Amino acid sequence: MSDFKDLDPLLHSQLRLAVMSLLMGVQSAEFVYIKEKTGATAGNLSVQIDKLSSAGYIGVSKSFKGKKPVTSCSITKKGIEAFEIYVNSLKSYLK
Amino acid sequence: MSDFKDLDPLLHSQLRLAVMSLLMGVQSAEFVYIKEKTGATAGNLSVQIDKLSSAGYIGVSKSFKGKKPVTSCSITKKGIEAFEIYVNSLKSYLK
DNA sequence: ATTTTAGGTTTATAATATAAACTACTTTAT
DNA sequence: ATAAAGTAGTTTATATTATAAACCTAAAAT
Repeated sequence: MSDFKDLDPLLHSQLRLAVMSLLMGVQSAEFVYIKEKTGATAGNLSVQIDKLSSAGYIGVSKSFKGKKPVTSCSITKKGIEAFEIYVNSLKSYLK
Repeated sequence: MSDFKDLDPLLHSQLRLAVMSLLMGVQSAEFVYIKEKTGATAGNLSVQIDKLSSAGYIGVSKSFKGKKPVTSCSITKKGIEAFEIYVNSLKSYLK
C-alpha cells in the first residue's frame, strides 16, 4: 500500500476496536461492563479479549467479587501505542 | 452495540476502504491506477471492486484504450453516502 | 513464431468473525 | 433438598472475508 498506511489487523475489527476504545478511557473494565457497552455476545467478546491479550495489547486478571468470577481488563502501554498508530494510519483513509 | 455505532462491513475492509477513499477524491479512476495507489494485488482488487460494485457503491465501466482493456471506476451517490456514514460511525471509536 | 507483458478474472486457501453449545458455579423457587 | 433459572464466562463449529496463486486473453517484443 503506497498511499494508504497499513491498518493493524488486530485493531481493524469492529469489536476489538470498540474494546480498545473503551479501555483507552478507563483504568480497567470488567467483562460484563464491556459486554454491555459494546453489545457483543459473551462468546465473541471472550475470543476477542483473548486475542488482544495474546498480543499484549491488554492485560486480563481474573478474581472473585463475592462468589462470582470477575474478569477485568486494562489496556497496556503497548496497546495504547498500537491504538494511537492505528488511529493515525486510519486518517490516511478519511481524507 | 450500544455505545458504538455499527460499521458497514462492506467499508470496514482495508482495501475496499482505500478504494472508496481514493474514489471520493476523483471523478473516476482506472483499475491500474487504483492498484498502484493502494498497493493491492490485481486479484484482490478485482474481487473487492466487484463487491463494491454489487453493492451499488461504485460504478464500473469497461472500455478500450487503444487496444488495451481499461476498467474505470467511479463512486456513486449511494457510495458517497455510505462512506460518509461509515466515517461518522467510526468517530465513536476514536474518542 | 514463441516469449513476455498487460490487464484483468477465477478459484483455492487461509484467516476472521460470530453464534451456538457447553461448563461451572450461584441464586431462587418449590 | 432439589430442581429450575441465572451469571460469568469458554469452547467449538460454521459462515464470511481476505488474499494470493493460478489462470485467461490479447497485444508487444524478440
